[in-house]
Amino acid sequence: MSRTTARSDIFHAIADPTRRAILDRLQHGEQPVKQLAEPFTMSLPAVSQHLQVLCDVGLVTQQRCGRQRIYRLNPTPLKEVSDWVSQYEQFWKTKLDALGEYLEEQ
Amino acid sequence: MSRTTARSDIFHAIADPTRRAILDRLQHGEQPVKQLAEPFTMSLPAVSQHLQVLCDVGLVTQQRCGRQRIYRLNPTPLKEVSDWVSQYEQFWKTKLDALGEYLEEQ
DNA sequence: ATAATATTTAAGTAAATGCTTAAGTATTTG
DNA sequence: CAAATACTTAAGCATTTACTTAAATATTAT
Repeated sequence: MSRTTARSDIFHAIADPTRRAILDRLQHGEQPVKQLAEPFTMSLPAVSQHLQVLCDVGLVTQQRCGRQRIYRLNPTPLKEVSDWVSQYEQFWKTKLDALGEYLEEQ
Repeated sequence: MSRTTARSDIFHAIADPTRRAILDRLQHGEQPVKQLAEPFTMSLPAVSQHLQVLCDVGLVTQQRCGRQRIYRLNPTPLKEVSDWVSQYEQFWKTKLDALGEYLEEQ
């Protein structure tokens, strides 16, 4: 990406499995970086960089607390994804409905 | 991506805006490549390569028809995205509900 | 003040991505 | 059969990505 778009694209942000895992973890509550990074095998800076990306698209907010940085989930930007995908959800549901009707007719 | 995962990830497939545009176009019906590529400024091979990626994750199916290749939308793999995102949808709805209750209390 | 802790920033790197042009491969038409 | 049409495959290239280690920053504890 980013010949046109850039660091502000939600679809890009959630494309990375590590970033999705971070978001999943944050569902259980806000956490400092060290704790967040715990299950990952990669280095701390790597996690920090992923958090930056999530921050850039607003999926995560930072709050300084002593020498820690507490990260908190903000799922609202995912609405864009939800809206986009639900377009197709309808599509595949009507497809399944059509299949159902077809099967009933037999 | 793809230090671990690869060409089989739906989240990766829909991360590219051109690919999403292709899917959006296919909602209006199956189309041959030339017709599909028409609104894009990039070359035909570029579009063909994007179609390959969509094919790999099953979002699109090919059907030869004379010298044309008809591409058709198959939205079902998007269910994975829908499921993942709906997890958060609930999250942000309860957040909004909580806000609503708080406002009512005032 | 010094050391320890928590985290980011910087610099570098290998791999992947999105594109391009040129060269195939089928199929169909003249 | 030769030329045209509709594509794909191949090769190459600039950018971007996801990492790494080393150095910097900020805060707290000794």
